[in-house]
Amino acid sequence: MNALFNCISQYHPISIPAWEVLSEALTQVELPKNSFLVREGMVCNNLYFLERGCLRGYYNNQDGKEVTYWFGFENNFITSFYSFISRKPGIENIQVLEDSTLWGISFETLNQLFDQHHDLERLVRIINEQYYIRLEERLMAMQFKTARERYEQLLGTSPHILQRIPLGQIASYLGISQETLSRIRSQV
Amino acid sequence: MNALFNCISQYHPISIPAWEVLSEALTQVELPKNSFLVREGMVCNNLYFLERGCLRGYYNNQDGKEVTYWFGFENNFITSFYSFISRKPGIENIQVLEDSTLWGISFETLNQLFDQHHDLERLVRIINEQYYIRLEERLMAMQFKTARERYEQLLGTSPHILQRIPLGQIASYLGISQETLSRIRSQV
DNA sequence: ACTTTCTTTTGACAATTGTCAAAAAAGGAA
DNA sequence: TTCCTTTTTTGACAATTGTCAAAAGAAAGT
Repeated sequence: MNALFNCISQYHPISIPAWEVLSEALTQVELPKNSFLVREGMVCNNLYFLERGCLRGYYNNQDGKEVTYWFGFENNFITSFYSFISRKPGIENIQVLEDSTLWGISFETLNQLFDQHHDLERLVRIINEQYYIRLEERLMAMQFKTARERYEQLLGTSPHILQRIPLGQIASYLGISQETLSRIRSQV
Repeated sequence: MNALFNCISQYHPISIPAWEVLSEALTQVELPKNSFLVREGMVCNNLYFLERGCLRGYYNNQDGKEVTYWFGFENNFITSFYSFISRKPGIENIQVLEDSTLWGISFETLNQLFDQHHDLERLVRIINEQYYIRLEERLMAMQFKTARERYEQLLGTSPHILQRIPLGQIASYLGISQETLSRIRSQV
């Protein structure tokens, strides 16, 4: 739980009482490789903090292909965002790529904590904003950069991804075919 | 200001006192077509609500080309998000595409209001979340749909954009060249 | 070591999209 | 209207990326 505390503190330090109620509300979840945290069609009721391991979010498109649109690593917050926020079933699957340790809190509990501790709601607002900025950067790359540029950007910002994730999933994440990524990689 | 009140209420109804301090804190801004709300290199200190008119956010890429990455219409919240949140200069320009009426609030004032009215911070958290979901949808379209599919999706969700915005800017927004968009359009 | 399975690479070819240049069309100003 | 400017369309061609199929390589299990 230290990792979470440290992570939170980088976004917005919270009061000790707020941290106490939060840490009491968290449930530890251990999941083995290849299991699923979230399945399409269900409402995702929990927000998670990933302490150890790695995950990916993907969905199945019309052609029956898996489309990976994010990876989660240590110290990332994880949820099926659309479903968690809208309280509706989502199309997203969250798969465990390495044995993982997470800390979870339910939507209801989190919102109760927001009522009690303004602090916590501020923390979440700030975290949301930072994640929004990251998403914006990804969108800009997707909109105006070539496959090669997107790959090189990934190399620069998140080289660890390339060590830990199969090529096909990275290609999908970059919005290109596995073959194209393989060719780009051989030409660098 | 009614438009803002109605818009807010759809996200999260706030208390009357909260609305009162908020509406007192807002400054009306009128801008003519082709003027700029934000210029690259500056820190964007304000969050705006667009009551009337339309705007676009764009930046100049390495090749010196304008890259449009969003449009704002009536009842949208507008800011140079990265700059507003991080308090750093951004690369974004926000240009007025039609004579516009906006209501603005500064970063400092907004944060003071957050301290006084938990309600307002919740409202902003919720709005942020909804905007996050929209961005996620755009990213998914950009990642896995063809130019034609993205255009047709835009036709379905925001046909008004096509009436009000020059083709070149729409093409840039969709991440394709103007010529390609023109050809797609002639084939539908 | 030997299968078996999964992942990555390679080749051949097709489809999509971009670029450059010019023409056509539309919109504004005098 | 006429002129001028901006926007949109079209053509020809090139570059990028995708698809399908097969081979090569790596990892996991027995």
